Amino acid sequence: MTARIALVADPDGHGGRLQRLAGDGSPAGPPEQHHDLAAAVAAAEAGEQPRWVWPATDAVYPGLLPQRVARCHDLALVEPLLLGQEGRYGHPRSLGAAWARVKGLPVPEDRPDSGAADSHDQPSLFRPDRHQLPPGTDPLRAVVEVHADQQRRVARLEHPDRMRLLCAAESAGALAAAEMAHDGLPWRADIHDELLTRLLGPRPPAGSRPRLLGELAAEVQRALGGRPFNPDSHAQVLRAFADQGIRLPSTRSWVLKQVDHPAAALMLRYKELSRIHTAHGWAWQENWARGGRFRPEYVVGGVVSGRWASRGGGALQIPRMLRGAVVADPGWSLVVADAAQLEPRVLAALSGDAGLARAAAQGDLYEALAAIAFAGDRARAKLGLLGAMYGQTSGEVGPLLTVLRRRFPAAMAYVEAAARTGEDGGVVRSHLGRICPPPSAPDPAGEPAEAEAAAEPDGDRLLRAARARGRFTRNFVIQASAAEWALALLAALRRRLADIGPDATGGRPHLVFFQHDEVVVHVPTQYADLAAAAVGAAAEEARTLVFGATPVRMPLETHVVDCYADAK
DNA sequence: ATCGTTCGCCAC
DNA sequence: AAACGTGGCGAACGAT
Repeated sequence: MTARIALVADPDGHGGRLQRLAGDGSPAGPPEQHHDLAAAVAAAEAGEQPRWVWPATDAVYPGLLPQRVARCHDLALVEPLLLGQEGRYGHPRSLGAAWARVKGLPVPEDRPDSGAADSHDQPSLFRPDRHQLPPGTDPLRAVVEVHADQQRRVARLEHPDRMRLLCAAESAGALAAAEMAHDGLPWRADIHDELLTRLLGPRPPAGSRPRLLGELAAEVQRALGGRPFNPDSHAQVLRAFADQGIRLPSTRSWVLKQVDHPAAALMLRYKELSRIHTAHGWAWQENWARGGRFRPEYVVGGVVSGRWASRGGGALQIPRMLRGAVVADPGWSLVVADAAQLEPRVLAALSGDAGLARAAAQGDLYEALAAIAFAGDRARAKLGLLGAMYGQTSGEVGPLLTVLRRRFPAAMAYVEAAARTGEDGGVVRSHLGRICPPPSAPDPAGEPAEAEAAAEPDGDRLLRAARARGRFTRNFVIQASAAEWALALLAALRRRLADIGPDATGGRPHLVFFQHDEVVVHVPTQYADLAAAAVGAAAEEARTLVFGATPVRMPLETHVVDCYADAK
């Protein structure tokens, strides 16, 4: 078993304390004070490569980088997983909160920025304890005891091995997230600028509208009678169309697409370009992509399903139109790999449906599905299966579901059972044991707008809410289990990449992007094929680790490219 | 002025 | 005419 070492960083400076742990989590030695924590960590990494047990990766690890560690146990990420299993979803997760629960003390609420690195704008004596521990509590002792408590709680679960895997994967994800934030995604400002200039016109003074955008706005106004209005204002756009006798329910693009008037197409183009300008234009570049790297902050476990969220810069929404700016450094390449039809494959593995598994044993699941049940019509096969996973009922999906129910009864029963559990107010869990939020949790999913709800009879509102909840739980079991596979892939890949290189200049492949079912590795070109092979091996490892023996394949589409835009 | 909400688009 | 799941984000706009 991998050795474990508890670690806390000193609030200021570079020091910290370590303590070796026995297999049951009890101390296996005295606390050790180190003045150079990164050096102490480096020494252990050069040798036994322990699993570091620490309060929160996003608080500790950035201070250690560029020194990397192989594995960790992130107490603040594991705690919510266990709380969910214990019917205490959403309870505070900080070290101090976990300690308080162990000791029977009042439990402190999480701070909004808990986990994030402390600002050093005031002396440590006057800052509240960053771990939320009571005054005078030894944080190292708290780490040791909370960790031992978590180990005991894992052992009590129905599937402790699955939860151990989930905790390890979640923690490894936190390491990868911190490393990616540290390294950044290669971003060529000059190419970004060219793309923007071609689409919008030359860069305008800050705060004013680019030339082509302004011209487009003027064209829309002319097409709608010539009266000036702000195309960014929904209300004014609706009024301008109404003045031409066109009453629109909203300014959504799918609405505009069905309007037979020249102004509609212009408006659509304006909205498209305006979004590029406001969300990913020059201001974005200055804020987020300086020095040739885009440095977003990933929020591990930030989505209830276990997917990552991001904070700042919209890391998980880089428009396809701008991916040409993501270019490998000279002498380097990008390995871009994304899972093909991950979620239906996960459904096949989860449900054990023989027919769907047969389709998922193929390279193109939808093609195989179409051959089995839809007379070769791939589009309808895809539509139907996506509808089944998202809970869609409207439109042409209904008859497709009937076919799916007949041909893939186990798969359909699986998602429909999850939906029923949700509609009845229950909770569902992912394959490894992540629990979905209970209906009473703050920020409930799918609640209709207040005004709308108020105008609706209670019965209808409750029914609508129950159905929304059913769609949520139906999708949760798949999305959350898919996220587990992706996390396991990320962890395995990260470990495999560490064995490649370095080249003559010390360059090694490293992860630079992760988005739900897709990874990007930046790699010295001489190692690109090795890195690509590592991605494939990691995917296979993840499949076996998470789902065990299953005929379902989870293949990746892998491309070695210079530029992200060339990967699809 | 500042804050919170709504709309609507981006990604998967 | 969006009852298809998860999010982030920015402009407009109304409330304070």
